[in-house]
Amino acid sequence: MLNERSFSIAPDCSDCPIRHRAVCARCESDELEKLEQIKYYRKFQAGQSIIWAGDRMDFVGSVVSGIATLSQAMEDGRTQMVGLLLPSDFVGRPGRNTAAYDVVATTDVVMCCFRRSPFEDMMHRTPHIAQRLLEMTLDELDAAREWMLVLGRKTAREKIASLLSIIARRDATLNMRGSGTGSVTFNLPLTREAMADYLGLTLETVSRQISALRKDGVIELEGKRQVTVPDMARLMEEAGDDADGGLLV
Amino acid sequence: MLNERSFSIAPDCSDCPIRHRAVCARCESDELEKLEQIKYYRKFQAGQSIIWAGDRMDFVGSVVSGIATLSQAMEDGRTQMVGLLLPSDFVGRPGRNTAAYDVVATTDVVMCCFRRSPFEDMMHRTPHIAQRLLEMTLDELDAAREWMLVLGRKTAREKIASLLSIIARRDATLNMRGSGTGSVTFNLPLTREAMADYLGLTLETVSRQISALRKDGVIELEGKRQVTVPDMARLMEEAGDDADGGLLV
DNA sequence: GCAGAGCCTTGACGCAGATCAAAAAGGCAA
DNA sequence: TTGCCTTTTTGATCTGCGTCAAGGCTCTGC
Repeated sequence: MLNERSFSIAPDCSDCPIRHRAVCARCESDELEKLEQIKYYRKFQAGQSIIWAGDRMDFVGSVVSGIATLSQAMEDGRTQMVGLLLPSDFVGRPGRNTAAYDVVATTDVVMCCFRRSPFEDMMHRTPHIAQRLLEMTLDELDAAREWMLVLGRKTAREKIASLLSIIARRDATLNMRGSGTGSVTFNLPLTREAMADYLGLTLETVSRQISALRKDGVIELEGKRQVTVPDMARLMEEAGDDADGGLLV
Repeated sequence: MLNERSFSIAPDCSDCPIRHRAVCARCESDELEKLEQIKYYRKFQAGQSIIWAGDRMDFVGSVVSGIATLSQAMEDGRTQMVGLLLPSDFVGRPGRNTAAYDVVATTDVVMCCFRRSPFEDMMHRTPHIAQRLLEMTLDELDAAREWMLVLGRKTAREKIASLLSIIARRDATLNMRGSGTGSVTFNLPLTREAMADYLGLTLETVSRQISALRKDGVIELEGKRQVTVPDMARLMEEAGDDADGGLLV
C-alpha cells in the first residue's frame, strides 16, 4: 500500500512528501543533513495506539502519511478529540517528558521521529526549526480556538457541516486542487464515533445529521465514507460561517 | 487605583511585575534595554474594547495588570470566549497583520506594547524572545485543548466547577499562596454573561448552577463576586477532574 | 429620598440532542 | 454460500439546558 511505498522509497529528506510543510520546512540543506542523522521512521497500523496520555514520551516527530487523532478522556469514559493530525503535523512537545493526550492512528500511519533530547539540542542551535515550530503552534492554536466556537455555540447540524468543510478544505490544500466554491469529493477518514468525539455529540446524532444533510442535498454519499459536496458555499452557510472563509485552519 | 500606580511607578522593566513571566522573561539585561527603547504603555478602562476582530493590528504586547477576554462572534450574535488574558499573557500574533479575535478589557487594563515590525525584527535577532513565545504558545494550546474537553463533554454543573477551579488556581499561582486542597477565596472577575460566553451556556444556566453549588456547600458567596471554596478537592471532583490536578493551565 | 440602569435570580415551559433499543448494511473468513 | 462481527441507521422516549418572562438587588445620579 501507499504508506509502505513512501516508507521504503523515500527515507531521503529531499524526496520527503512533507519536506516543505513540516518542522523542517525552513531548514537549509546542511541543517537537513544533521536532522537526517538523528531521524528514524515508525509505522503504525490503523486502529493502533501511538501514545497513551501520561506515558513517558522520549520522542517527537511528524506525521508523514496517514491520519491520527489527538484526544482526551475523562475517568468515566467520556472522550473529546482535541486535534486531527494530518501529514506534516507535529507530535509531542519539546521540553515535556510525558504525553498530555492519547494519540491513535486512524489509518495506517508513518511517522518521522527524533529522540527528544537530540532534537531539543538541535532546536536550540537551529533557529529555523524553532521558528517553524512556533509558526505551526500558532496555527494550531488558531485552529483550536476556532474549534472552541464550534463546540460551544454551534448546533449539531452546524457542527457536522463545520467538520465536513474543514476536511474538504484540508484535503483540497493537501492535494493542491482549487478550493473554490465548486464541487468537491473526498474520503471521510473518520468513523461516526470518531466524528462524534470530535464534535461533542453522540454517534447517533452524527448519523442522523449526516442523513439530514444528504436528504437536503447539501452532500452526496457514495458508500459510507465517500462524500461529495456539490456546492461548497452552501455547505459553509450550513456551518454558520460566512461563505468567504471564516475558518483559518 | 492599583493600575494607575503600576503604570506611573514602574515604567522600568526591572521593576515590572510581569518581568519573569511575560515574553521578555528570558531576556538578558542588554536585550531588555533594547526592548525598553521600543515599548510603550497603553491603558484601557473596564468594558472598553482593545481590539476588534478583523482590524489592522500594528502592535503586539503583554497584559501588565487587569483582565481581558479574547472572543469570537458569529454573524447572528452567538459569542464564544476563547481565552482569558491575565497579567503576563501576550496579545497579537507576530507575522499577522489583522486581529483574529475581539479583545475586551474586563477590568481596567494596562498593556506593555511594541509596534509590530520593530518587535518582529527584534524577535528574529533575539532567540530568547522567540523561545519564550514558543513556550507560552504551547501552554496556551494546552489550555485551549483542555477547554475543548470542557465545552464538548462536560455538563453545565461541571463546566461551572471547572471555570471556578481554573480561576482559583490561577489566582493562587499569581499570588503565590499555597494551591493545595484547603480553603481558597478569590474575586470572580467575570459577569454571569461573560462566564456563559466562556462556557458555552446561557447566563440563566450559569446563575442556576452557581446557586446550586452554593446550596450544596461546594462554594460560598460574599456578594456576587467574592467566592470562597472551602474544599478545593471537592470542587475538582465536581469539575469531573481527578483531585490530583488534571488540568495543565 | 426616588428613579433608572445594570446585573442577577428564579420560575414555567419547550425542544435539541441524549439515551435506550433494535434492525440493517457491509466486510471478511471459512 | 453461511455466519459472525463491526459499523451505521432509524425509531421511541427522556431530560438538561435554552427560551421567555417577571421580579429583586445594588449602585449612581438627582
